Amino acid sequence: MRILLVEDEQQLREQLTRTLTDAGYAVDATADGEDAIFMGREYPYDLAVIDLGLPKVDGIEVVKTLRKLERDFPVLILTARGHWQDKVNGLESGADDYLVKPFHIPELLARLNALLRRRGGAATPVLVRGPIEVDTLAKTVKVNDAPVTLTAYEYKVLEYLLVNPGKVISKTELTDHIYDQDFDRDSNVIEVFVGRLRKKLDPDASYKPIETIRGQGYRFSITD
Amino acid sequence: MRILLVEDEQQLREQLTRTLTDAGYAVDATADGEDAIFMGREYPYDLAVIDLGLPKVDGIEVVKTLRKLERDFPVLILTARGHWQDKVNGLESGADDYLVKPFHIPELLARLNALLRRRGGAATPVLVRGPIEVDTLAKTVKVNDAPVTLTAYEYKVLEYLLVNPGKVISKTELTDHIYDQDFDRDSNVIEVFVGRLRKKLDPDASYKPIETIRGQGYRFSITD
DNA sequence: GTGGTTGTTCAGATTAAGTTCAGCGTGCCG
DNA sequence: CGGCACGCTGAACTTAATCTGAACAACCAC
Repeated sequence: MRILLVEDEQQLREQLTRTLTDAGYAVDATADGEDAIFMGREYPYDLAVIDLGLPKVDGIEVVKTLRKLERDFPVLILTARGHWQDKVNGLESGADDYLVKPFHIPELLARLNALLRRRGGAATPVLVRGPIEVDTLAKTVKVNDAPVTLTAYEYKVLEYLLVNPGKVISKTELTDHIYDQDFDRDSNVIEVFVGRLRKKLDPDASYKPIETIRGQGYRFSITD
Repeated sequence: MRILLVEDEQQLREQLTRTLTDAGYAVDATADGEDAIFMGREYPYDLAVIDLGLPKVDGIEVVKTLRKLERDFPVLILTARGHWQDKVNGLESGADDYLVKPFHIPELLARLNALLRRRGGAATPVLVRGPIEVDTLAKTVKVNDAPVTLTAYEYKVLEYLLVNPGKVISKTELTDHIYDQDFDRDSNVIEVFVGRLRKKLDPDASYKPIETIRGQGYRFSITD
């Protein structure tokens, strides 16, 4: 899951970047509203966290512009204490949730999770697809109730496929959502991860959870 | 264990800070209700001690606000003798226990311990996890019934992991709960302590009580 | 002060994870 | 039936996280 973070206070920005990265997200951070619009237009984010109190371009403008561009990822806005008016404007201009500064980091994480879950159509943080069960909070995976250990990136690939079951996901889409900006095109990492995933999820190739659609990408099959 | 202390009388505040620090807690103290709300929102406390007779924002308000923010650490309120009405209001607004001023320090400590224990799901002050046994009152540790001497910080790390068995605890979470505010990020103290703990708890690496989950943190295994 | 203990930092070793690469297999098209 | 492009896979390689031993610093007790 890839997140756009727009926050002008350097310290908070860095702290949030660290926390979100720790939490397993790919993060692109910027202090500037114009950058934010550019990036939101250019890259396929799964979510954005936007501070309303930006210096040049107002945060509200950023949200509005993104919405006009039909970027429909969820947006969470941050407002300063006392500026509750902003929050109303923010929600009206297309944000999905807000948080008043100062806030408690775990609370932010909880809300992000809620937004991401809601979008994926899942009410619970646990995705179950056939014998495969993914706890998106604990980031653990079970197959036929037996726990399976995945590395960080193996997990990210699986989660993304699982959130879009039955849909064909191109390798490009996967890298876009799993890595942040600078990533070497023409690498076959994804192929390698998918290979390793298949081996771990389905050692004797009986169930074949991940199909290959030649020339297009991968698809997680929804045989329930 | 990290405690938020809110008390306006300077002398008492300082004395309590000292006592609680001595008792092995990380303490953040403030005299001011607004600060208290800010801090309670910002940092992950394990418990709060709040005097109801504060000058600006009333202690009750602090408790209420924290509860509204879903901060669910236990709260112990301090009330002046004669103001028993306060105590009732306090408990109603979400406090867990109260103490009438003046009080004896040991009694405060006893109640804090009781609250912390209750929350950790332990009825007794002794945590037993496999061959490891921790007396949270005496702050002593035994492995296979043989006493083991830990330093203060080694103990804190162990206790925190032990209160959350099976859960992955990031290094950040550990430092947050073990140190008070200003702590140097990018230090490897935690790694050092975990290393020393492992050596003391399991010298010949047979039992491996503390697993490391690369990129995420540590986990105390629950193999009973 | 002196000596010992505890907490912290540092640098190098170690290990796991991520990435690249090269060779092989397979489906697709003529 | 080739030839080609694409995808797969095992192994080698690179990078990054964690571990560890030792040195240093702060603190406390005597």
